Amino acid sequence: MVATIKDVAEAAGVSAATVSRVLAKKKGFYSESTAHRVRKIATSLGYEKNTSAVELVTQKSQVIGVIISSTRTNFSEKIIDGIQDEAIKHNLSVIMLYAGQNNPELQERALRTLIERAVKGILVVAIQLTDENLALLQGAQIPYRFLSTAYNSDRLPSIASNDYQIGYQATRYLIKRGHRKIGLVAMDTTDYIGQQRVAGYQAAMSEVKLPTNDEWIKVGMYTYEDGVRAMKSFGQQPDVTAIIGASDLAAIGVLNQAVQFHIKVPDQLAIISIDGTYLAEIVRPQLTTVTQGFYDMGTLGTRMLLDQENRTTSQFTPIKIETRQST
Amino acid sequence: MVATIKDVAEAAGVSAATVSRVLAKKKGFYSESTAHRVRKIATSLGYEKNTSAVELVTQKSQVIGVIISSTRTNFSEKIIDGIQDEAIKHNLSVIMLYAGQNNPELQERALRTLIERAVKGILVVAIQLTDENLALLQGAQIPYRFLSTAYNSDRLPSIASNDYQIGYQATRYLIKRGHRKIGLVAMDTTDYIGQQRVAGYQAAMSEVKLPTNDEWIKVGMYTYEDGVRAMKSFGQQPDVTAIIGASDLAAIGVLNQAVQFHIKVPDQLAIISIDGTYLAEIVRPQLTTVTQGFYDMGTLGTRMLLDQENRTTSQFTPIKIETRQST
DNA sequence: CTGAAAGCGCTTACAG
DNA sequence: CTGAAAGCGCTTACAG
Repeated sequence: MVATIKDVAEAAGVSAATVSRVLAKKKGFYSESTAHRVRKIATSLGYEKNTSAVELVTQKSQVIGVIISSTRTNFSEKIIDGIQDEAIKHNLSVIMLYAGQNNPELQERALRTLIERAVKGILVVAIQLTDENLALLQGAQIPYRFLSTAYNSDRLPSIASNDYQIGYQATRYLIKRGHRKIGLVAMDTTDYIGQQRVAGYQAAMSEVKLPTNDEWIKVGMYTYEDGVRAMKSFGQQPDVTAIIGASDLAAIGVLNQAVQFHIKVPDQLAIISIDGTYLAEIVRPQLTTVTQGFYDMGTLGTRMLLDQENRTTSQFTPIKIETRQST
Repeated sequence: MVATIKDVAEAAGVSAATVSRVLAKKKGFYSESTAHRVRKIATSLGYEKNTSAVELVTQKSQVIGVIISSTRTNFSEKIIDGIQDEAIKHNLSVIMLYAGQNNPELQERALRTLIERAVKGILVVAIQLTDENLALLQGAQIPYRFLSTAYNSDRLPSIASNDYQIGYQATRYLIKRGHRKIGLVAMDTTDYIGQQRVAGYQAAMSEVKLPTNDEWIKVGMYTYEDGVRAMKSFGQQPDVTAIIGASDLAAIGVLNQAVQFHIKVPDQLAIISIDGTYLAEIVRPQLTTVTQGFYDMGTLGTRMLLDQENRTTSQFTPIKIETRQST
């Protein structure tokens, strides 16, 4: 049997209340000599607090829950780093649950696990919840926030990049470098993120009166394979002279297939990718990227979760373009 | 206020005991009509079970804890996928905690969080615990297992690759292809894994009477930068004709620096890397790898955690060499 | 500075 | 098929 507060109390010749106070470091409730004795005995008995009991009686927990997907792209890492660093500052534990990709059962399971534990807050990272699961989350009396998943609604608090700007800036960048026929690859246009990026792209093109062509937009799910497939579909003599990849991995897929076609990057084809993870730096040529502030999404999201005030306001983290060798 | 079992009981005109039984699906304790009514009311009240209370009274939890490090390499993903898939089969939740790299405080914090929650089992992924923290883990009455971290002790249950064999097989592979001067890069020889791989390397060399040279072994921490640094130190005219990278990232560092030096891979320099993650396939040339069974470590580790029997026996997951373009 | 007592929300023998 | 009651391990007003 594991030692309880009662065992410690008995061994120390004090009440359970006193043990509880000493171990919780409530000040002014006991003499230092009592405290010392209690601590020593607790250690020797191998006492470990029972968090279930504490949470039950205090009606709150020092835990924030993070729901992530098994990464089809690789940026979640940075977001998680940010969450972890910020959580530690506030003395919170982080528990992470996987929810797969578009898997309503897994989403619900992860949500319920967190709700049943009455965590302090829930961060949903790069996942689009189904309507039922969204309702479940909203119905729980728990603060929540979406990271890197902008819904088309101002009522859902999120921290993400401005995807319209991502599409716009990437396109502007290429236009300024002389490109007039620009492809857009592996974006999922069924979700808000993809739609916004396409809108930004089109705005940048039409702003300077450049025509666009549906053939230049190859949809996908942000994956490496989508990038390869898109480039194959552009063919050995692509109509476009520059391509925007929806993720670093997608852009690498484009790059590799282009090389396969003996197309020179960046001379014959420029590539810019969206995300700016370390992958962009380890491939050759290194990829020019629209870099997102993933780490900041993590820290900011965590901070706002704890902030009773502006709980509903959404926020964008800044993006920046990093020029490397692919443009 | 969140609805409790009592609220549901009252609204349904039954006792809390009955509500509890219905919601926990205990069979044979109630009529279907009662059950139906209870369920409907529970839903309409937005009742959610309080896991703290359940765990407190049942003295057990349906959760396994996973301690991981902020990845300096990228293989943990696959291990986690395996853990998740297996856990779901057993209807368990997984909570993951980050413990940084060689950070005793974070290790302890993660361990305590899990121990205080009395989780069903603890998996420690690719982390070398300090002696104190190891004692803490062993002192708790909780099954545990190390994944991808072999300690030099048969008393610690682990699931990992046979690192001696990794070193040996990688070296044999290169020797068979005619290489006689073989480098070993970015291995951390202060830990057991690195030591075993070096031992395997040396065994393979001396088995065929090949001399070795301390200059051929460049230690490191498995990182991309270690790979770059090692290759720089080999120089533009490396003494070796083949290099074994301690991780995919390290090997990519070697590769990129070699290309920088205008060294042709694989013609002038062969590279084989250890891990075999997707990174090996997205760089050009693609890397030949000693591929580890990370996913299986996850599933097997989870299964063994739950298995009351052979809890102390350690196990190796198979490795295989995948030939690609870098050799 | 210290303790007795109530109570957090649930489960489960026990008695019917 | 159903309920009253005890109890899981802790915290915290309340009383001294």
